[in-house]
Amino acid sequence: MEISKREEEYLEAMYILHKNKGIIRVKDIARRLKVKPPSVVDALKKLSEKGLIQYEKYDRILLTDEGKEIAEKVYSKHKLLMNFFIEILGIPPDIAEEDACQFEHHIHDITAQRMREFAKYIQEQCPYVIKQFIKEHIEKRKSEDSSKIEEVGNEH
Amino acid sequence: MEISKREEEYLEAMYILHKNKGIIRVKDIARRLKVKPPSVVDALKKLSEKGLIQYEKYDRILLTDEGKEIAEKVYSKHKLLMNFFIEILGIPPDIAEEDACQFEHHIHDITAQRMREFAKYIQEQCPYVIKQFIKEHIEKRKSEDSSKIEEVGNEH
DNA sequence: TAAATTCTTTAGGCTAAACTAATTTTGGTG
DNA sequence: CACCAAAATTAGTTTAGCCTAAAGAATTTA
Repeated sequence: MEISKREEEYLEAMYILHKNKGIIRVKDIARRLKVKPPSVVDALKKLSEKGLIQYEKYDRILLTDEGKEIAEKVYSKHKLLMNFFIEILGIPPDIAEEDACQFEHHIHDITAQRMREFAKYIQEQCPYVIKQFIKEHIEKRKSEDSSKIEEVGNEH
Repeated sequence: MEISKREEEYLEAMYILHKNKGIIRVKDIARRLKVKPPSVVDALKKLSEKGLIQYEKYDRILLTDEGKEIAEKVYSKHKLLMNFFIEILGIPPDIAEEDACQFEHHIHDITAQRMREFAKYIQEQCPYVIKQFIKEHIEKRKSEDSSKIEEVGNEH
């Protein structure tokens, strides 16, 4: 069964909503993905047909095990990319977030895994060099910025 | 004027064809992007309307200055990503190529620039650590592999 | 140079993913 | 418990990007 990038995004959004507030609502998915509610409903129907979510109209929305598995895979790539961009490259969190949101759907497992290993390796082998690199490239960075890595944009 | 990711890919393909063989043909664009010729013609018309290429039917195809500028921007990101994936992370060239082809259209300029700086910095500050990381993660890598960074897939 | 082959283009159609406007359902409140 | 506002859904369009089949142009070759 084919699953598009966009469908992955819907699944990820639902996964995060479920994790954050327990309940998944059309309105909230729409806000996250910056689309209108009718577009969400279309997507829900397709995902439901594919067995990735459990959905009856006007009823609560839930990810199936299969849907959850896909969402988790995407989401773990998201977190790893955020970590790499912020802790290794020193990219501002809002930029990192946008890049991560795109890359997570395209990146090969090998590349993702290697980035994870690289971050670990380099931080163990030469933490000072990394620290220095970050320092040289970050003008102003608030102390709580790095907390953004775990956070998942509770929408404003 | 809005320019889509896909349009960027068309421009980049044409730029590379022009660079490699001087002449840009529908058939070759189609092969590069893995689409059929009619799809290419559709794209050419749109790009022409946007002033990014010079195109009259059955006539030669050329990038305009504006089109070339966009293509070069994308292509330079492609090369930088290839370098990063291969030389820093030790990703196999064929995988690196696929990831680069996706990322090049999404990555922020800041992130791209930072990756470039990071690669330079780390290779100067602790080349041995990088070498060691690569060594530990590469099983079999043919000696000519790294030449792939400059090459641009003269299609098989 | 005429025929054959290859390349390009047109015509017509399909799908994914989005939108607006209008309708239906739900859930909270007086 | 009836009403109302908010949320969800349906219906009907639009657009980008792709396709196949068929026609038209250009190039190669006998």
